[in-house]
Amino acid sequence: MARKKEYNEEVVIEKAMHLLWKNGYETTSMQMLEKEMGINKFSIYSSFGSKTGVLLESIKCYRKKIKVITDKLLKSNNGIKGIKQYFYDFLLFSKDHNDFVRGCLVTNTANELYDNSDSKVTSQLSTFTNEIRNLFLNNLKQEVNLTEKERSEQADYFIVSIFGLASASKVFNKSQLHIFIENIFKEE
Amino acid sequence: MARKKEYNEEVVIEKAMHLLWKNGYETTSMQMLEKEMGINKFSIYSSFGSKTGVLLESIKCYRKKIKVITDKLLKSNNGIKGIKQYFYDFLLFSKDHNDFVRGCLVTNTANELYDNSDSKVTSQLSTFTNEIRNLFLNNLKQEVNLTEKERSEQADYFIVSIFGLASASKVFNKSQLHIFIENIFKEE
DNA sequence: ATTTTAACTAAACAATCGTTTAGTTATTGG
DNA sequence: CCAATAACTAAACGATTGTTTAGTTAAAAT
Repeated sequence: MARKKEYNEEVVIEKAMHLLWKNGYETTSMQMLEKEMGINKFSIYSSFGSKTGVLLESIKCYRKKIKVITDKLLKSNNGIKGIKQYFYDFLLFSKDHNDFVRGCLVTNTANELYDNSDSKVTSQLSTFTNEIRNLFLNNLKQEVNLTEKERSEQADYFIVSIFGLASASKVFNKSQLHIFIENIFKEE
Repeated sequence: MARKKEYNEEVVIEKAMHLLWKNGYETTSMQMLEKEMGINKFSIYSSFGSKTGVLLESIKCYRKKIKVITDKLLKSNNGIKGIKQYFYDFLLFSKDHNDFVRGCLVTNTANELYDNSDSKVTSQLSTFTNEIRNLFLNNLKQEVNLTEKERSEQADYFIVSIFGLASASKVFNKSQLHIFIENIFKEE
């Protein structure tokens, strides 16, 4: 018995996600979000509650989007080789249509966080990190010659490495990043 | 023929540096800097010109402070082993007196930068990064069995790794970070 | 002792931040 | 057709951002 929304929440949050990904949370203002999402502040607040709400939904959207490469990892059954491929897949995924390297929205957000941060955000971040680590662990189970402890340690090694790669991707060049990956997966 | 400054610029910039290191540039306001530095906004502006000026001087101060471990690396002549030691030294250096992990001021700042950033800051950052890479290269020259190309690639590998470690140090625990370092330096 | 000059205090600056609200428009159910 | 309700526009909110400025205080030079 009332007016219909003129926008689709999933559509506008994807636009917000792209802006936050490229631009960072702190340096993105509500004014910029308004413009990018194509809707009024009123609509943003009625749909998402707050700027943090926009971030939280954007992270959810990001996780849906990155499923393209996490699902590929999940479905792979070639152990460490699949994990290495994920590192390269991530680098491609991190670039926008103009080849601008945006890193990882989750990692970027984590890097922006200091003491004062919102707990819903931090828990979203650690959930995501844990999910990726579990994917690594899953693939490491395909390496039959490894002990449980070795698999756990390798998973930690890889999760710290991919976090580092995501951060470094915004600073170093392609060649340096590829050298990094090749050395991470250099086998003894 | 005029009044004397009641503060020492090196002293107050060190205080600013500690706050920016712990708290990040964007999330630290002039009000907070006033309080931490113990001087008025007027004094901050007359001494450092702008908030960015405070950051630039803080980075210089940071580089002086980190010389404790970079000099150790410079004086070492045990090749890759010395570089590995630098990674561990950095982790200790990154913690404050309450064991709070602050990462690296330079890396933190780099992670905060997006398109719009000040060029003086970015050039400070890349200069520092280059300096560390050169230190790595220097130690790699002590590995006589490596070719020039291999040394250069290893230097890239290590500089991306230490950048990644600095970012990751604020998110992951001690055990995970040590596993990372051990694997980075695992020899074939 | 007086003048000069710079460092100080404290208030104000315009701009922008995230958020809210008053008023209007459009849609739907009765 | 009308009443009800939610989505819209647009302006304003108070707070805080980085920066500046007027007025006072103190120290050195003549």
